[in-house]
Amino acid sequence: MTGIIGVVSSSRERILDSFESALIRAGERAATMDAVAAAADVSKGGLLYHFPSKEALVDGLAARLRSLAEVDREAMRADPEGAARYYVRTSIFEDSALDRSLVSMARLAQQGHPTAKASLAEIQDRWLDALESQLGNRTTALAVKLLGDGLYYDAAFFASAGSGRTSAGEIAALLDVVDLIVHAGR
Amino acid sequence: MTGIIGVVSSSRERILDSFESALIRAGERAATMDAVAAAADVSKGGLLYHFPSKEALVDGLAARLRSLAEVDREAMRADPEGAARYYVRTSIFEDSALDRSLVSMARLAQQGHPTAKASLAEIQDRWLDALESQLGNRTTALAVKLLGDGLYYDAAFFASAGSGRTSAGEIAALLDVVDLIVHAGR
DNA sequence: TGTACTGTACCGGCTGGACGGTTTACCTTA
DNA sequence: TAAGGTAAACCGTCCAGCCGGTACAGTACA
Repeated sequence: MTGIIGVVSSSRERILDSFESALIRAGERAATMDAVAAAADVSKGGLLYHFPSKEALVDGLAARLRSLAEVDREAMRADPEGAARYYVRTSIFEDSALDRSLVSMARLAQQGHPTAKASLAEIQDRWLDALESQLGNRTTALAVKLLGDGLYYDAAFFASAGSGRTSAGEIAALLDVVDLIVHAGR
Repeated sequence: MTGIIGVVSSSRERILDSFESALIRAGERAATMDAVAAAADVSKGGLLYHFPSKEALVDGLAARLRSLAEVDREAMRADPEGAARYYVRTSIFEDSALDRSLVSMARLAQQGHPTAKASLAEIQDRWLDALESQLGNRTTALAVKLLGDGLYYDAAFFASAGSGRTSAGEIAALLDVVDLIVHAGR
């Protein structure tokens, strides 16, 4: 099956998407090879053709995450409102491609998966460096990053548990706090 | 076996401790009934005597966490440096009893465990309320809490991955930022 | 005697992975 | 242009092993 009318998404990408979905919705334990294959509308053999092992699946996700994070850092650098506001603003889980990859990887890291841990640690460091280089202050960069991280993790944890946890109004108010921190750090 | 020289800890508590350790060190998947029993130096039958199912084990952990969190909130209210500083200061993962219970529960929540999710959500809300009631400002409370949460989650994720991630000096600097936020919010 | 276990044996269900086959797309060659 | 060939992409099934949980007979101690 190479697609009916144009190859919208390759099997490989669809498998990765399904892997992410399973991880996000129900955690690592539910993201079994069978479940991923079924969700991607591919047989188990087909899945194993593209990713010969579960570790390969994680590697595939790590590669995808790395490239998405790189794009995001570039967008952060170029954002007219500044990197700090950008980071916090985009720390609300919005189900973007990056969000999904990031949360998926976090789920794996929580299970002690070494590849996932290393992948996340690397990305976190680069984000902090990017913030620091624009804000010109390590502490300010750290404070902004932690604030965004708190927001992000809370959302990732409690997605579909408590209702919408952080409202738009609260975010706007938080961005004022960010301005305050950034201003003071200059 | 009721202890060799004095019953320092009951089997029940030791089982809960082992459950936490397994969750923290290697994630939910590694925290099997067999592994927990072995680590607690109790037979599987003995474990099932105290906790008839894995769900019961989670319930036991939730109860422990609830009481530890309550004690902590009281300490936060009474802290001479104020609740905000207290919250951020104690957000560095230090392997305290509360830290261990909290991270354990977070691991379970990440796997989509409903009891764990509900337990954490409740505790988070209470912490935020406690901060708000002392700081007198929802946004300030939220900003402080998110900053602490970011710190906490980063530590919980990358414990034993990157070296010591946040230094004492950085924490001191962050506490200045906290003062800034709290002051501005008044 | 009851409480708090130990130890062993067992079971159904699920998991990652191996493996042998099959379909599909495209490329040669006459 | 029809026949033949090849390799990538995929299917479906089987298996060893692990997991949570059951069952139960025995034991140490207060």
